[in-house]
Amino acid sequence: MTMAATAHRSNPAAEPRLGLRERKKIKTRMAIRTATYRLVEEQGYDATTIEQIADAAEVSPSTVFRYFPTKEDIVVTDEYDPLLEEELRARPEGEPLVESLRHVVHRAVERSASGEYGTPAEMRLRSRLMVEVPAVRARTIESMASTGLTLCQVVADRTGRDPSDLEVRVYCMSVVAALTEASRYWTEHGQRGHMGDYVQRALDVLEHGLEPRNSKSP
Amino acid sequence: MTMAATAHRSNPAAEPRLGLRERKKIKTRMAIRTATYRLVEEQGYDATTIEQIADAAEVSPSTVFRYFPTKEDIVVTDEYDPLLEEELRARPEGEPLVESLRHVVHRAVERSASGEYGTPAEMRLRSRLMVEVPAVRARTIESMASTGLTLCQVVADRTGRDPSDLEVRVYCMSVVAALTEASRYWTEHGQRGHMGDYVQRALDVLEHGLEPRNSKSP
DNA sequence: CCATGAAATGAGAGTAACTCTCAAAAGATT
DNA sequence: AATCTTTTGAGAGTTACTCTCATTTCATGG
Repeated sequence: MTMAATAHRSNPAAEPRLGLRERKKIKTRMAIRTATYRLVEEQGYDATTIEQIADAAEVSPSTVFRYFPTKEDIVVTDEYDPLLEEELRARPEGEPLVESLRHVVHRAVERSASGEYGTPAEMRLRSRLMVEVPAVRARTIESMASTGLTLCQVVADRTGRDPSDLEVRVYCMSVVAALTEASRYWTEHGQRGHMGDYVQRALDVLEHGLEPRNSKSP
Repeated sequence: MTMAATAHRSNPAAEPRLGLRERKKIKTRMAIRTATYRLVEEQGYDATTIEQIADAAEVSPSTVFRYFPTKEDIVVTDEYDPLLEEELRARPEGEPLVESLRHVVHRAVERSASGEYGTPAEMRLRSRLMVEVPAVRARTIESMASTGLTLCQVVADRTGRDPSDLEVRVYCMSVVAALTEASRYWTEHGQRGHMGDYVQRALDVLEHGLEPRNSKSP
């Protein structure tokens, strides 16, 4: 919302658009996240307390909770749904839905891998936590559901249906489930190979169902 | 697992198969659940504490936690995955997967509506909580994911694939997502009509995708 | 540059969901 | 009836999270 991404591209003096306050908030947010990733890497998720995180980020526990409603959110939260929506809407009118999804998701995966959203190590840890820690996993799925609702909007506009239509909802949620499963699969297999490939295969299943073809594994 | 269902059908003396201990455990479990449903109905989920539940069920808080690992589990937990698996496997060999699912899910919905798993009022409350209370919702999805894994086994056997195959996983998880969404839709619309109908429509979407047909809503 | 207002922070007290431990109670067994 | 095993209750402890209020820190208009 506050377009944090623009901040780190500017030379120090040229863009004092954001007041000191806003800049500090962004810094604090990052400090909390960074501290969390470091501590969790060292000690594990459950063993890391909010107090430790607060100490490491040099803020008070109160402040941690002001920035993130729950401990899980420190790891899970992202704010890229608007971006996804924007890119989806930018796809050509006539293009089949699945095709659009392929493109958009492909780009999202690329950006994620390129370190735009955090260091690669952090992203990997994040993925692992989303699979391994029940609380984080649960929060992730909630977050994905909200992404699904965003998707509903776009799909509804495209197909001329109502966004609250059962069919639209089911379709979008199955898309989200497919993507989630692809990511999970990738993580469960040591995060080897490109996640994008798994995503494409997942979308294949959505498109064509489960064809009883070859019976091989990864 | 302990086939609780058989207990209440037997006349008192004829089937003392289960020792007093087992019978008591079943009773305690039910007492906790019943108390929870009653209190939650009256006060809401968040306002109901474990202590209150323990009091109402006439056990200690410790005992509540022994029976249910989390508060959400009191509401969410069921043990019908094995039943689902069994019924799925009982379907004829050649039958298309989606068709089998239709039958099995249809029967499950019927049984659920007939009060076999709890009073109708309890079932309705349960559904509402699974939609409305974030924590319960999250736990529900986790539980659905484990149902998805069960489904994977069956699907894998049917299609001659590996149960950990990405395609199988994606397919099963999208099935589960579709069913979840149908249930959610039903609840969000005041639980009017038969949930079975929504489920069938959800499976239609899985089978045929989102056809840009009519643009009407419920 | 300072005074005033607004927003962010920190400190502290409080709640409730869990966890662990240990001793007492109750059912099972011989 | 005596012993062994399982279940239970009591209590203390941890931690995520909430609320309140005083203090600090930034923004702003004069």
